[in-house]
Amino acid sequence: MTSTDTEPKHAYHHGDLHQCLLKAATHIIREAGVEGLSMRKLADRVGVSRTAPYHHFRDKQALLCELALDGFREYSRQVDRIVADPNLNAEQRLEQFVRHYLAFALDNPESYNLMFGQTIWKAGQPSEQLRTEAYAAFRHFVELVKRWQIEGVLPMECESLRYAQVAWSTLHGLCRLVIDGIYVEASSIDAICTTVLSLFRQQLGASSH
Amino acid sequence: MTSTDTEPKHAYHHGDLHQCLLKAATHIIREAGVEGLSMRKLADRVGVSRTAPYHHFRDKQALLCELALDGFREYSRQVDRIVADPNLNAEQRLEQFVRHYLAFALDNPESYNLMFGQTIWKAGQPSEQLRTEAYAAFRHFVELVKRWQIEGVLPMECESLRYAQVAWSTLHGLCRLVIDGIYVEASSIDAICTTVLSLFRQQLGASSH
DNA sequence: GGTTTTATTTTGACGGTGTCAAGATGGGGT
DNA sequence: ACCCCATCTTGACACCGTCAAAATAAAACC
Repeated sequence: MTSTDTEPKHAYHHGDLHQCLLKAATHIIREAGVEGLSMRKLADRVGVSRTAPYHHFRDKQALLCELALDGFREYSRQVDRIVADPNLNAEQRLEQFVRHYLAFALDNPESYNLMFGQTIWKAGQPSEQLRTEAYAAFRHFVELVKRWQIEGVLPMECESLRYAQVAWSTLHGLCRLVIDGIYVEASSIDAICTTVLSLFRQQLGASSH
Repeated sequence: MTSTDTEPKHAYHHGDLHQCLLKAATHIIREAGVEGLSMRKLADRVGVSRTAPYHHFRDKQALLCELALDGFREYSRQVDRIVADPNLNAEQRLEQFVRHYLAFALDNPESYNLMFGQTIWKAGQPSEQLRTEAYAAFRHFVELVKRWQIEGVLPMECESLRYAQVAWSTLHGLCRLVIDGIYVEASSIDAICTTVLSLFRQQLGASSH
């Protein structure tokens, strides 16, 4: 409505502070982790007063929710790229999904924390939008599982939803262990992914007499 | 040396503040979660000044480490009870382990968070003692896996360590998803455990032609 | 028993946090 | 030119973790 040219929205005093804050927050988190992000430092970084951000985000949680939302959008984009790749067969798509899930989490651990960590989900409740996006990501995974079952690369005997819950648990748990530095070193994730895939496809005990 | 009677240790002004602080901290966490625990409130609760705890714990992290240590000790006790139970065969022990792992995490989510969460492992580094205890718990699990493999309830084809890493990932991820309220509801964990066990034992695709 | 040493605790302070209430500011619509 | 209202700032409050130095009390020694 009020836009003059390429400006996406209102540009009163600053010029789309909202987006600018999100961008700065991303930078700070990339440099110092989520723990290193404070509303005051964020405001400082952008060059506004400490409480200016509160006119664009109800509170810190709301800001983090939007960052998590960005994470989910990037995640979806990456998954879509794999699913839509015509050069891959079912088995390869499954493998690529597993390896990319790990890679995504390990490449952007802070983003992954926001998307699936307690910071947002446990204490403060996630925004409706975030909840929707996150649930959509899982539903999409259930659909993928269903397709993989039909295509014969995952066992048919298990209900897709159940299987998806268990498989996601495995992937999520592995990411958490690696990111947090418990029990699993980052150097062995490639080999572990292979084992995970064998487990998923039920091909571990194939040679039993 | 200096003990007079049943007093476990020095009882200068207060009488073993160290232990008293740990106890109070446990209570606070049980009531308000780890986020609800502050050194100042803790001191208040016990009736000492704000900085008194700092003569018994280097900092807040050190206190949390000891709490996590308590958690590991309780965990080990529960696992030992299952492993030592003479009424259970190998298969039952495996099932009991899985179900008790979940139950332990869901019954004491705050303790589980301390034991395996980022609070201690990511940012602040865990105490040497905690690292040792945590690693011992995992090594014990690897031994259990090895035994289950020999006893024929887990597939032999996978190296015990690898298998243990993947299996622990599944259990840990499932706990995280349930505790944090993402994707998996607490009401369905019984059924999910069953699926997890089938997956672990590679009995999902048993009926393939 | 009196004195010194040592362990324990307190008071005060510093810099940091999230966020609320009230006032200043300045561009857009009339 | 005016007013309105979105935007931003200033000030304040209640927390937080933790350090330095002083105060206190118990233990150890002569």
